[in-house]
Amino acid sequence: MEQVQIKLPDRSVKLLGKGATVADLAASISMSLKKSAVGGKVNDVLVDLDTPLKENASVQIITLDSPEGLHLLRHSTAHLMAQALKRIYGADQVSLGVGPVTADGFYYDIDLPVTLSPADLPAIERTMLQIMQENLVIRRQTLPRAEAVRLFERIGDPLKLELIRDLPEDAVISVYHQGEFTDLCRGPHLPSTGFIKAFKLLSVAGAYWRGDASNKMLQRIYGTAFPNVQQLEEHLHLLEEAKKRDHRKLGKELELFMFSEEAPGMPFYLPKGALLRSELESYERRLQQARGYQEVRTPLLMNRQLWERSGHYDHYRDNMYFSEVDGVAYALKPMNCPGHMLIYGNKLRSYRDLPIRMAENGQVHRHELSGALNGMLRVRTFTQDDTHIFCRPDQIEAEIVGIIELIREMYATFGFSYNMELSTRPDDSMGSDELWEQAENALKSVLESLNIPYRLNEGDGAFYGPKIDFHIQDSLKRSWQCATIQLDFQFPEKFDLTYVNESNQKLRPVVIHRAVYGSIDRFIGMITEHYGGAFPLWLAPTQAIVLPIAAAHVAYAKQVESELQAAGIRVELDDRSEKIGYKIREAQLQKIPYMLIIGDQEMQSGSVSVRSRSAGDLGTLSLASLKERLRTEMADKASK
RNA sequence: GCCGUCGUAGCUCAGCGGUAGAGCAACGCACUCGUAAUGCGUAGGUCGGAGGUUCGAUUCCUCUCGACGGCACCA
Repeated sequence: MEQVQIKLPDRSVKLLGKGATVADLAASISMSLKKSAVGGKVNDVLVDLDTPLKENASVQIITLDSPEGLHLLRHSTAHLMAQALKRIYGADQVSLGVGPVTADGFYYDIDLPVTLSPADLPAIERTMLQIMQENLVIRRQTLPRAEAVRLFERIGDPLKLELIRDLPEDAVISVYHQGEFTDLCRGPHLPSTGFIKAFKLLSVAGAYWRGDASNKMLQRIYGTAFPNVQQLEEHLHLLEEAKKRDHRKLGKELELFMFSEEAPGMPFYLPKGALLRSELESYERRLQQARGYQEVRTPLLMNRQLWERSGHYDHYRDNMYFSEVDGVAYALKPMNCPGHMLIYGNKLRSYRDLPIRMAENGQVHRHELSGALNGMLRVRTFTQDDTHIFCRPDQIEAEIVGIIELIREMYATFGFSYNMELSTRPDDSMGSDELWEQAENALKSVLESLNIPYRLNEGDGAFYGPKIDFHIQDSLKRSWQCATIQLDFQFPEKFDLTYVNESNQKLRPVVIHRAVYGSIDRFIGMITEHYGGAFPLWLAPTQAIVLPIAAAHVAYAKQVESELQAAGIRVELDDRSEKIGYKIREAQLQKIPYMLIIGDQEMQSGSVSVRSRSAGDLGTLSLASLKERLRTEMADKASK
């Protein structure tokens, strides 16, 4: 019999009869592998376990505990759910869209006359469980296009027919069968439904067919699956933990900010949130002063003509707020740039003045769709730490390098890791091809000269220029776009900005837009979740709280409070007649970094007993050494 | 904007055709206390808003506002 050579990941080679399957290969390696194998990877392509090995190849056996195995598991669980839906609601009622695997689960988009609610999920899960126990064999079948069309016409699934119609002419069309259920699918899948051990349906949502808002809205069911119940429980626990860190919940509990029906999507800062925010602002302000930035301030409301001139009216109108006063049309600024252009144009500029680094923490208004709003992370008014650098073309690189260094320093303070993306010209943009190419090349060359790895985001730039974005990974491993560096040759043209060079010629400056926090409001939402509300000392709205044990200690406690206040520490006093355990509990829940407990001993020795929110009882410190400790910790922002 | 879910005391939630209830917080009193909840008492709500059905609506229906989960959007 003819044989094939199979190379295994450990570089050993197995000889198998031609036509032996991946399962046979697993069995030839070991009994345990035979049992745990769920699929294979042939020359790096994921395949079913019963795939025959027809020629020499390198093959890896896939088990459930690998990322590929998990992928198979979730993919098959999506099918399991689809089958359950057809059983419950009738095969002719359920039309299946797509059912892919996501980062931590799966979903299936379906068209169904009845609307599903979360209350329906347990019943679907029960039917899934049943099919799982039936341990139906999952079988792949490839078939010619015409036959596939006939099959899904018979099944009566218009969505699948549409998918088939759009497959390339030469595509191999495959379907998977399990029991009475058949689904169009590229695969691969688990050998049988019995391999599924632990799954959970999480939510239902609407989703446009093929992601296009002009298409019908389908119902999407999200779920997840794991190799075993324990891992599933862990994952569900993680979701619970993430909920506890939700900035909307923490913002309420810690009294940082609030929202009101009177201004949807527009945050109100409570005293503690305002403090946090001003700490963030002054931190950046200090760094910028050291780098030659100048702070300015521009109006929120400006004549509509300005926005027509800047191009915002053409390109950004749908997101802007308008107003009319005395028959004059005004617009609330959605960006700070035009205001800064006016300031630049306010006087004659010499080449000696450049670069001019014009900074403003400018509040902008953007009308976001109601469904897009999300706490502080997506709002309708926010403040950008916005800077426009006006420079000569030969200064571009150095300026961008300077900005990248600033961003790196600031992000290191928060312990964020990030990756960078370069976004190029979008469809709806202004300016000539030459200028765009020049701008895109300039950004590319800086990234390359600094040896920075980046992802290319074609067509995702601003309408006036390409940009480099920084995407932060927070402690929950979610990604946020914050810092941005945008190169712009358009606004200088639009606003006829010039500088005079050494030979008395008027030349165009280049504008670099940049933000580090991006939206300060969003940044606050992010760090609230990143720190779980336990802000480092320099950011903590209340840094220390004085807790007298009994009424007799209140006078001394007040003295401690005012001394710390005088030393520039944000301190509170809890002089209610409550037990010390109660006061500590409250302070702990408010995540106040230091609790200063005062009783007879402390009063006599002129000291405080220090309790840290994270490390517990730190013992007794003199007031002087406490102040020193706090000062040191505040100065070293990066520490906890 | 679209699909779905939800809006009841400051907060977290129960009630769901016969005009509202708990815990915590608040306030008062007592306790004067040593590292995550002392006890007792008091007060607090046009049940998001507007219509409608009904003898009667917090409860059912319609519209509307807002929030949440997604989709689409994200200059």
